Amino acid sequence: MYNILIIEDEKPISDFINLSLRAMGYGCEQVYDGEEAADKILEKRYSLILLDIMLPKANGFELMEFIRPMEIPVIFLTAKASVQDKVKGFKLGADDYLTKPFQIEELQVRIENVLRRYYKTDEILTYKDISVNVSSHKITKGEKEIPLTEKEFKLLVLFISNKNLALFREQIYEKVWDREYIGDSRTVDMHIQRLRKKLDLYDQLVSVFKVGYRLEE
Amino acid sequence: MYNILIIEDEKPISDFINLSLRAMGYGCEQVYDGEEAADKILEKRYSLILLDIMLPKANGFELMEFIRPMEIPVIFLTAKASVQDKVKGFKLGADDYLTKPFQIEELQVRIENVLRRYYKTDEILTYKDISVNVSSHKITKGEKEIPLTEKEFKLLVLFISNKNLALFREQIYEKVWDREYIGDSRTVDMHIQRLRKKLDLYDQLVSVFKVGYRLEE
DNA sequence: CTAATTATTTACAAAATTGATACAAATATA
DNA sequence: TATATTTGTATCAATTTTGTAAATAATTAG
Repeated sequence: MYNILIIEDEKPISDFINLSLRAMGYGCEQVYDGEEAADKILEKRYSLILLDIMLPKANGFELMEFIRPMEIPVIFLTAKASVQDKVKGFKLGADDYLTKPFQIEELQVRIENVLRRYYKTDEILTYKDISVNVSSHKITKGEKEIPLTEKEFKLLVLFISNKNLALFREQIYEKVWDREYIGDSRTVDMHIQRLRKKLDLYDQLVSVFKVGYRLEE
Repeated sequence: MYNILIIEDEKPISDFINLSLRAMGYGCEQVYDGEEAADKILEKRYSLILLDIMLPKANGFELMEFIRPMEIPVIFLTAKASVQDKVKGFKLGADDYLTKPFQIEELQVRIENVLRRYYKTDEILTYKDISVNVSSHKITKGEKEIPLTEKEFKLLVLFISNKNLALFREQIYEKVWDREYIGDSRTVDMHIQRLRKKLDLYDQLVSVFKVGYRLEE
């Protein structure tokens, strides 16, 4: 999970960013001036810093010099739009630059880009010779790529993340279908079938009578 | 042992939850407003938080933001049932959501689910060379895995959890079959039989004349 | 010790669950 | 819009589990 530090003195803007990023699944913290920022950065390793240029007690450029040696990616956030500023920012090691006001979607895209560039973490789950690239939704068994449908994919991820656990149909349904399970439906069973068939998991993805299914190590 | 913090300003409800959860074996503490809650959370690491949305001195959503970085699972408890609220809750990191009024049984189920998801502790019971992995529903005796049916499984769990206690047929029936015992049926006996056979418990799982059965240490 | 009661064993049929197949509805894609 | 893909349901077969009945064995109380 990524942790983002928001350094921005205008509270409404900061709060707005905070909420939006949290909604996207990022962990966020907010600070409102340069000193607080420095403290926070020393105390914890952030994945990314969003940095406003105009700040009380140390401006963004100064802070940038402070951050740079730590090799944390930084996106500048500012009302200043001059080319000189941009150049200065990039020279100091900024990874991106966003001019206020901006659409939150744009910020999201930039964050994702920066994080991908920086961390290149394709989350990959594996089970025996099956590997699941969660980010790209690609599944391979051995060398071969096996296309899975959405539900099959979610099922597989669920089971691999819960190896050896007997999962109740109810749990499965609520996780994969994301809504309440109203007893007695064969839907889960059917999809288990299909998953077994596509990945030849007949002996591994076993039924637990009266309970549900389990993926065996 | 799990510790649950109940953040709920309506004392009767809070007390009721407290009593019920204690009866289920959880450790519980109660606070009645946001500030108290924050203090408690800072002071001690809870396993799970039950959080009412409408609170004096900081509402549940605010509190949620405070809790989230600590990665403590949260179940929202509220009279508010709007979809927006639910979405908001989940986005802020709630693990589940329960709308008042609710059955205590439902709360129990949700708590168990969340705790299992979060702590993924394989609950393992043992008796001599038999081990019962409750999470995966697997039973081994020595090195060998012994498949049990659901009723047998429940029976075994019941007896291991009540070693050396003579259990009345009635009790057994009501625990395992989850419905009222209407006198004189050989059903329990039959299943005891099958369990004995599968796990070779003839000398340990003994009959108590006129009463029921007991698993001896 | 013996009759009466209670538990165990065996056998079997009923009930419930899961697997397989086929198909229609819903959804996505060209 | 037409086409393909995905998804959910219905159906039936296969399997497993479960409950009961009847016969047998064991235990208890008198």
